[in-house]
Amino acid sequence: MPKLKAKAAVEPSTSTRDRILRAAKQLFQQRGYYAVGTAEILEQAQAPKGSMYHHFPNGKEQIAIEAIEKHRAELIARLLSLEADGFTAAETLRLLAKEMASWLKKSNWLEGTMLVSTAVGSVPHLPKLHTAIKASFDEWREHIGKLLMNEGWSKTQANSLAQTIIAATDGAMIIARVDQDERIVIKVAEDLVRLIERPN
Amino acid sequence: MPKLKAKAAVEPSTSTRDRILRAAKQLFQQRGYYAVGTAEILEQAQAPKGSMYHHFPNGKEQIAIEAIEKHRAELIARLLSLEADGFTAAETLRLLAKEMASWLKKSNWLEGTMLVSTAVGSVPHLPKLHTAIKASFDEWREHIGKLLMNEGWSKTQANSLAQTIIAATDGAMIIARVDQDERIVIKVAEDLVRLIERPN
Amino acid sequence: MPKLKAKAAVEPSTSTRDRILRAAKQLFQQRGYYAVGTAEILEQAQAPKGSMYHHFPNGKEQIAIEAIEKHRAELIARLLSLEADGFTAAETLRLLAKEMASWLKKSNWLEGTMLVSTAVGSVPHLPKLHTAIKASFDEWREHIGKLLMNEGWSKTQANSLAQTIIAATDGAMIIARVDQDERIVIKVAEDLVRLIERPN
Amino acid sequence: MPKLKAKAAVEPSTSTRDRILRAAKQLFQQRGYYAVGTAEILEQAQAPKGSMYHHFPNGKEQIAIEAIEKHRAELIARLLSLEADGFTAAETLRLLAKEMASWLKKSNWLEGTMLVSTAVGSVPHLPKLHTAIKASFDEWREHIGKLLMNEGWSKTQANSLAQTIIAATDGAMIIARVDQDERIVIKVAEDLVRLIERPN
DNA sequence: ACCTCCGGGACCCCCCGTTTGT
DNA sequence: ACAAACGGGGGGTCCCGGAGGT
Repeated sequence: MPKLKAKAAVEPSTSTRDRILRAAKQLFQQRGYYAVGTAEILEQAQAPKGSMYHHFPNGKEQIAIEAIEKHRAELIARLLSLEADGFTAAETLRLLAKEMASWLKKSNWLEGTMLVSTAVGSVPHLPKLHTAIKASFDEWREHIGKLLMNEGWSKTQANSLAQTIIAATDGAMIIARVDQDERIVIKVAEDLVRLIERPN
Repeated sequence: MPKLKAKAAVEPSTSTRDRILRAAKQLFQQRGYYAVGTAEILEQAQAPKGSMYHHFPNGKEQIAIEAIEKHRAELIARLLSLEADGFTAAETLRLLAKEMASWLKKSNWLEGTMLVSTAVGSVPHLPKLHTAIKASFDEWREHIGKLLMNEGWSKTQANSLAQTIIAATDGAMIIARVDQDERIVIKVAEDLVRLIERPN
Repeated sequence: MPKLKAKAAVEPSTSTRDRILRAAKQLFQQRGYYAVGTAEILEQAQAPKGSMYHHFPNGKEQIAIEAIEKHRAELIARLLSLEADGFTAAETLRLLAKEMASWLKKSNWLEGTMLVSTAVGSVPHLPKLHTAIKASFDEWREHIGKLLMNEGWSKTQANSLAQTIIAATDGAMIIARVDQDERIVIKVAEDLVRLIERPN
Repeated sequence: MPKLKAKAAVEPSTSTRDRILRAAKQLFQQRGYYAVGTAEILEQAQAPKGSMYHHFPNGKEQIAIEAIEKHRAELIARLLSLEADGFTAAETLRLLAKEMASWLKKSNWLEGTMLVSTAVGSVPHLPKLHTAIKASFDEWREHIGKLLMNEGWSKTQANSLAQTIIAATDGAMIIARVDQDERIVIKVAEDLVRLIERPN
């Protein structure tokens, strides 16, 4: 199996714990839970082997769980920031799609989506990791749903649309990566915008 | 790591080669490429260890590629059969969503979607497997696109909508599995049906 | 490997150093030197990880050595107390065998004998620990030998008999534990009593 | 921890499986179950790691179990051979003691007794290994008991004496190793011979 | 053509006993 | 008195091949 070794380790100017988490987040996002080994995480984090179980006594699964939590926090922070700036749901969707598309391309199609990558292969076999993934999806959906309710959709409609948006976005990211065509993400987002243009 | 061993091996009344492929398809679909080992495939296939490299000289990756090809053939056959029965795109979408939802639940949330499961972790690191996955996604999209063109959508619109449908459906399958709620697949399909109700 | 975790930690009302020693003594006695880790000792002692090297700069081996010294002191104190009470060699042997047998059973066959447990695997590779074990065996033998000399045996005979008594007792403890039958210890003691019934 | 690496690997003129077993028997006998690693066994056996789990799918514990079984078979064969040659119990005891003593010394006090070494630390935590050890002790005792019954002892007496002989012999081996004095084994055997001189 | 036996190492995640800094 | 960090194995499993039989 070719390794596509990441030459550039994460920047060392942070705590060991944080470097491990950042390296893990990137690698899990790129290749999923099982395709990434702890040795690779530690190498990328420039962290010695033994200090991993100091910071993460429950091992690889705990690292994945905390990496997901970190991802969730960053995602929500981004959404809140856009909300504070007054972006509508459609504008938010368009902007995020554009960002994700360009980031996907820039990474040379190495990057994936954290939740999907970790969910495949670990759900439902690793219950604690499963729970963390579910919690992230849930909070994401709730936030998008709230946005839609603010724009006049009923709670039921908003939730369903939020679900669809998230599902389609994640799916689009997967396919864009497979096709190595970032425009897919943007086109899917356009179709989704049509779905939420006006409350019916 | 808990093993969730599949008790029922695939039925032995077929050729060794076929049993291996069937076992591989099921396991890869459930847990992805890296989380499944060759030993497990062979055990489930009731196949002797050494005979794997007789049938699949290129090893695990070749098995995955042929399993994907098998999956693609089955999917297209199903779509063609529905088309022959005169189903519209919306009807096809509704029916498949219902089937997938019930099948997801019946498997106790063990099953996933073949292409997504194998894509995560193997794209783009395993080029031949990547190519097979891409080909499957492409043919799927082409078929749905054709269906939509037949109902009056322009080629551009049809392709974009087909892409969105596939993306959203795959995403919905992932989230439904994570949430262990099969209705998600159906609700997403309903939203998608609204998108393709009438050519604009 | 099953862990057989000891639920009841040693009582915390003593100094950290002492708690570590008591926990170590129990664990080494149960499972030997190599099967017990420092982490387990510290957990059982409710002692923080880092403070171990404060009290025992030479690490695990030093802990074992001091635990053996503690064991030796307790054994000799017990023998002296019985001697002060006027017990004959035979009576001492019978009493100790009965005590050890019942204690073995009460521990659910977890307990072993300190010297044997630590000797296996550490002799002769760890010279300092080896020396401590040897000193304990020697003092034990000397005490029993003195008892026999007081009852009329020659020095040579007394030493040989003491050696045999200790050997047979330790061996009996091992086998009783393997067979989970505490009567073995008592039956062996009875045979030994026949050996020392009267000086010939 | 000093390693006392055995330079001379076991002779390579046998099957891999057998070489692993022979190396394991020697190492477990010398240092016990937990102090010996699989890597060390394989190095001594000149066997690659992967072939170990071909022959011993249950790993280290299975190797230990089979090594014990091998030891048991050799011991019984030796006893049967002596019996066939018409040795009495006392003669057998004396001869074996002398052999064990000289072998202990010749090994530079590295060798121990297989059953005791493996029992410490593994009993009762590893039930399958425990069972194998128990079976070996049992068969040994039965054989010695039968010998004594043939010489006129009652079944009860013979069993108890056999138990004592085995216990004292094993104990003597431990102490002789600790004291690095092979005469202990012989002196203990002499005391035991006094016990079985004539049926009472 | 099809399969079995037996490796062959690299690598898996985990935990070891220890040292450093505070 | 102790938290943090440290590397080096711990046992076990990975995917893959070669030799030989039928």
